Amino acid sequence: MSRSHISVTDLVTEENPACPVAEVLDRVAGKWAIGILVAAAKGPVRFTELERRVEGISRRMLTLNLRKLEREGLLERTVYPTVPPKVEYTCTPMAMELHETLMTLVDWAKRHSADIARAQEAYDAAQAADVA
Amino acid sequence: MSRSHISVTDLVTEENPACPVAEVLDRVAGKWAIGILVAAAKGPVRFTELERRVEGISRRMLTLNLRKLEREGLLERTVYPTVPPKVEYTCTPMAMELHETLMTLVDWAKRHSADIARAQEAYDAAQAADVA
DNA sequence: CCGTATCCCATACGATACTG
DNA sequence: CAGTATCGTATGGGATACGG
Repeated sequence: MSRSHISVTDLVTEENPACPVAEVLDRVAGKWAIGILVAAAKGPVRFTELERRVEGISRRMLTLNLRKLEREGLLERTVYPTVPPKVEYTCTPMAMELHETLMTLVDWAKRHSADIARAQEAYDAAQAADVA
Repeated sequence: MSRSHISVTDLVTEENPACPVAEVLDRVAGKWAIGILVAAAKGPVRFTELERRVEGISRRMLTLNLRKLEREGLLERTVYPTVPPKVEYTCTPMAMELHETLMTLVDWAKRHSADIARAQEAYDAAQAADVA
């Protein structure tokens, strides 16, 4: 995430060369961001509940990603000073704007996961044939 | 990309526990994939042209990502055995289905990049205040 | 023109253990 | 409950040089 390079969107923003849109996309494009955002879209969610919903994520990675998303203004973190502590995460309106797009992405992945698996097999088979 | 964990979509596919949708999303979610796909959506593109359009990408990373996307069945690679060699990359129909969603994502990033920058500043300022 | 090969660093990530 | 700390590995990615 160094500031020294721009990646995606100079394609789209040719009038503004230093536009940081690429960085923004890089964030959403992390391994866990989409899962967390989708899991938090239905309403306030507690830390442990997120840990359950985003399957496979470690406690550490969940924390790091939550902090990052909060810093970007995509999640709001609310601490209730009770014992035991209670912390809730909520999508901001900005993040909610993204929700439909994210779901479309997930839906596309679902529809094509079999195609992709077949494509990979075919590709690998072709490679193996070239070696021989 | 180990096969041992599932991440995103158990949220969505609770009837199919071993669904590899998460992996698929992980691919699209890489640092360069979106940029490459968008750049290739307008028609057949040559290697060098991609190198120019996806600003900041190294030759190595472009090659690796092109191979990955080809293997997944998102790009088709056509070699013309001329001298000098000519290679064209084209989005498959499956990838084209994704194009609108990708553009929506890019558009969202453009609309909110300033908001995000401000959110980050505010967050950092709050952190600094907590230390003091 | 379209790559590959090598080296090396930064960071993402997981596992485990500890705490207010 | 909701984290933090520390450690170790794996992968991503840049720089450079070379090749068909």
